[in-house]
Amino acid sequence: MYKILVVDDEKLIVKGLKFSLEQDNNFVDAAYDGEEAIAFAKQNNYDIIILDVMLPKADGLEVCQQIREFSNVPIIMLTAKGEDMDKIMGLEYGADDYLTKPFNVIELKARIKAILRRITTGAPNLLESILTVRELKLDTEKRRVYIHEKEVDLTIKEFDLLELLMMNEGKVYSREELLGSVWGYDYPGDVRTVDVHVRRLREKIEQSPSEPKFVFTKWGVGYYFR
Amino acid sequence: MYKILVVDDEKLIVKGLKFSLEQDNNFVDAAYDGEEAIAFAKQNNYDIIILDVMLPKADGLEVCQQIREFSNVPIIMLTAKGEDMDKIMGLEYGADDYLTKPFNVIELKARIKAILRRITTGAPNLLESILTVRELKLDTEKRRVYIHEKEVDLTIKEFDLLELLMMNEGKVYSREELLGSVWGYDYPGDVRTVDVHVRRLREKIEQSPSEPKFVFTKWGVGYYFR
DNA sequence: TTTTCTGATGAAGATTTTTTAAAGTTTTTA
DNA sequence: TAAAAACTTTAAAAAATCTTCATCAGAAAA
Repeated sequence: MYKILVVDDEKLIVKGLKFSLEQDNNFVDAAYDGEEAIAFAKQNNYDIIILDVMLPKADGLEVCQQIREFSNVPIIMLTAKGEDMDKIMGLEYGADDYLTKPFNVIELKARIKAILRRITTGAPNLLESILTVRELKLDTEKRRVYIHEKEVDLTIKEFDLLELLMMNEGKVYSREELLGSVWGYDYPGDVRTVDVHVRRLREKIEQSPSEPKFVFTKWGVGYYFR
Repeated sequence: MYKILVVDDEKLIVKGLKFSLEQDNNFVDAAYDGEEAIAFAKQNNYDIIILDVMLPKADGLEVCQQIREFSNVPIIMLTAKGEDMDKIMGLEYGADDYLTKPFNVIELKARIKAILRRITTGAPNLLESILTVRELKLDTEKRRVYIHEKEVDLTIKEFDLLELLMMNEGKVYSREELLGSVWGYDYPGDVRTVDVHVRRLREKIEQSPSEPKFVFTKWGVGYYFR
C-alpha cells in the first residue's frame, strides 16, 4: 500500500491510472495541473509521483524542479516521443525514471516497483517476483515462464497478458481493459487481437488449450486467471 | 437521497430513468433539450447530471462544456456507439463517465454510485460489494455467485436478474420492470423471456427449483427475492 | 366444480460470442 | 536488406446463450 500522486491534464489517463493503481491496493491522489501538483506534494508525503511533462499552469519539468526543492520523493515523468530524456533525467530536473507516451500500464507498474525497491531495500527482492500456481511459474523479473520447471518461450504480449492476469488472480478483465493495460491505454486496434493472443498463450501453457486450467473465459465478459 | 438531473429528448428514456432512480429514493428532475438543461443546472444544485450527447437546441457536449463553466457537478454522458470517447472524457468537455446506449439501468446506477462515492470519500469502496443471504453469496464486483462457498456459473442475464432482485430484497418487480432494468429500457422483446430466465436461474441457485427459497413468484404481479 | 387465467417447463431456432485458422502486416534479427 | 518472428486483421466454424413458442399444471374467478 503506497501513496501515489498522479499528475496529468488528460482526465482519461488520470482516471485509468488511478483505477489501475488502486486495483493493486495503493492510495492514489490525482492532480490536473502544475500548481495543484505542487500543492498536493507539499501537503502530503507520497511514496512516488507520476508526472506528465506537458501540463497547464506550470509545466512538468518546472514542477519537478520545484518539488525537488523540498522533497526527494521518487518521480516518474511521462513524456511525448522525441523529448530530451537526458535533460529530464539529469541533474537539472532530477526525475528518477521516465516513460514515453503512450506507455502500457504494466510497464509503469514495473518501473514503480523497481524504484520503490531500489529506494527501500537498496537491493532487488528475488522472492515475490516469482508467481507460482500449480505447475506454472512466472518470473516477473526475468520475464520467464516455466511449466514443470521447463521453460516456455512466450512473446512479449503473451507474457504481459499472463503476468497481468496472474497478478490479479480471479479478476475478470474485459478485452477493452486488457487492451488498455497490455497494449496501452490509447491503443486503436481491434479487441479481437486479445482473443488471438489468449489462444496462443493457451497453446503454450495449457495442456489442453480447449479446456484451459489457467486462463479461463468468462462468457460475455472477458478472461481471468485461476 | 440525491438530486439528479436527467437530460434526454427521448421521453421514454427520461421517464424510465426518473422512475427507476426515484425508486431508490432520489429526487429527479427531467429536461428535454440543451437550453432547458443549462437553465435547470444553473438554478439547482444537483449531485449528478445524466446527459445525452444527442440533444435538440444545444448538443450534449456543448451543454457539458457550458455547465462546466459554472459548476463541477459530476456528469455522466449517454452516447451512441462509435462516438469518440476520448474526446468526451478528455479535458475539453470534462464528463466524469459515459455509458453507451442502450445501457442497462443497473449499470447506470453502479456508475452513479461509484462517482458519488469517489467524490464524497475520495476513494472507491472495495468492501460492501458482497451480498449474502443464507447460503447464497453474490459478489457484485467480481460478478460471481456462490452457494455454500461453491461457485455457481451464471450467465450475464441470470446474474443481472439476481443482482437486481437481491439488491432490492422483498420488492416485487413486474416482468416489464425487469425487462426495463436488466434488458434495457428500449428492449422490444417478449416479457415471457423473463420467465425463462427466472426458471434457469432457479435451476442453478435453488435446491428445489419448483419450491424456491430465494426467487419467489408473486402471482399476477411478478418476481421478488427473499 | 368448471372455466379462465397465469406461471412453469421443455425444446427448437435464432443470435451472440468465442475459438480456430489463415493470411496479411509490421517489427526484429541476423 | 532479407529472413524470421511477432503481431493484427479477417473470416469461418463452433459453442454458449438468449428468445420464442407450444404445452402443461396449478391458482383464481365464476
